[in-house]
Amino acid sequence: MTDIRRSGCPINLSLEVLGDKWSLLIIRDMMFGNRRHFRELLTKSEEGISSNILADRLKTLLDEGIITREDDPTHKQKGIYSLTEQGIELLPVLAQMAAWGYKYLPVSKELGIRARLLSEGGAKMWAEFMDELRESHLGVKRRRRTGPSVGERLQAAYESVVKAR
Amino acid sequence: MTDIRRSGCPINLSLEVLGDKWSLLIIRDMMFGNRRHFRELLTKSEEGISSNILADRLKTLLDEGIITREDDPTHKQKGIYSLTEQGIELLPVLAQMAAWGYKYLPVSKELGIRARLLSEGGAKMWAEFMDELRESHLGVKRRRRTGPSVGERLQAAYESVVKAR
DNA sequence: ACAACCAGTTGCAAAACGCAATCGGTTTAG
DNA sequence: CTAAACCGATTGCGTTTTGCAACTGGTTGT
Repeated sequence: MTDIRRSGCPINLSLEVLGDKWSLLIIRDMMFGNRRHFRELLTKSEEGISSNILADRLKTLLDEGIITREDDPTHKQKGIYSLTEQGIELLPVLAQMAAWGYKYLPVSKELGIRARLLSEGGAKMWAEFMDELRESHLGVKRRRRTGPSVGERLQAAYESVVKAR
Repeated sequence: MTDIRRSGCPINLSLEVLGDKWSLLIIRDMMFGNRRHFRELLTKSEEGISSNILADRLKTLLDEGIITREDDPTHKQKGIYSLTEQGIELLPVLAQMAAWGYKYLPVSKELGIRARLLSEGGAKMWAEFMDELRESHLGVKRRRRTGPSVGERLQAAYESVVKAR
């Protein structure tokens, strides 16, 4: 990974960390697909990342404080990757990117449904989803909610389209 | 540039177009720095892009319909690059990325001021700025406004910090 | 007519990427 | 107890992308 500092512009600095074809996809899978292990990220992603690239990006994301890694108590070799608050706050970036892609690029129906829901839900839904991520990744308790969570609603929408094929 | 289609996910498709270290910086300079010529983009950017990369990225952005190019009537060799509606609608992506970078990365004071203003201004300010871009890039007339434009306010804030050095 | 300027292009070396095979260790099934 | 499957990576290697510098053919200003 590059380690230069081309400029102190916030957009440039963000791109120096996340400006490649894989980093944000890994974060996407951790957020929306609940992938927490190396093997899950490796095999269950749509795009098929290779293991050396995945290892390299996870290392960078760790160094940058976007994710953390802890040992899985149920399996001596497994690590559990979690998003930090800094990582969770990338949700608005991903959401805007998803909304833009949904509007202008040839998105497949099944994979676009979540982007549409998230886009229509707006900042309020994003905040709620980020709270859910704080619970599942940071262990922050949140008060009981009635009805399905944002994560469940996104997942249900996705499955309803996939099954309809 | 790659031309493969790894998946139909909107985030992935967006990254296949914009997922590199330069494309969004070029769009940033067109949006916030009002750079409209090749030479301006080449020499007046903080980061120092090289001319072959710039030419390549401009070509891709043209192909993708994010920018357009027309001849400059005042100079037979100059081309004027403009953002399309699709390009203008990348503003929320850049704004979120700037906000995240401002919060978590070692942003310089002078270059961070615009990110702060834009972040604090929220979606309403973004919409207003996008309207200004529609006027300057698409020629869309908009009704008169009193007071300075968003673009002017961002520029003024930037200069006040730069001059204070 | 000459220097400066314009939008790129070319050649080449360095870095990043993508793929497949492999590693040492751990867990599970028989 | 043993063998197979699984685990998170690592290695080697060929391809692609990037970065740098020089350069091109043409235009503009003096």
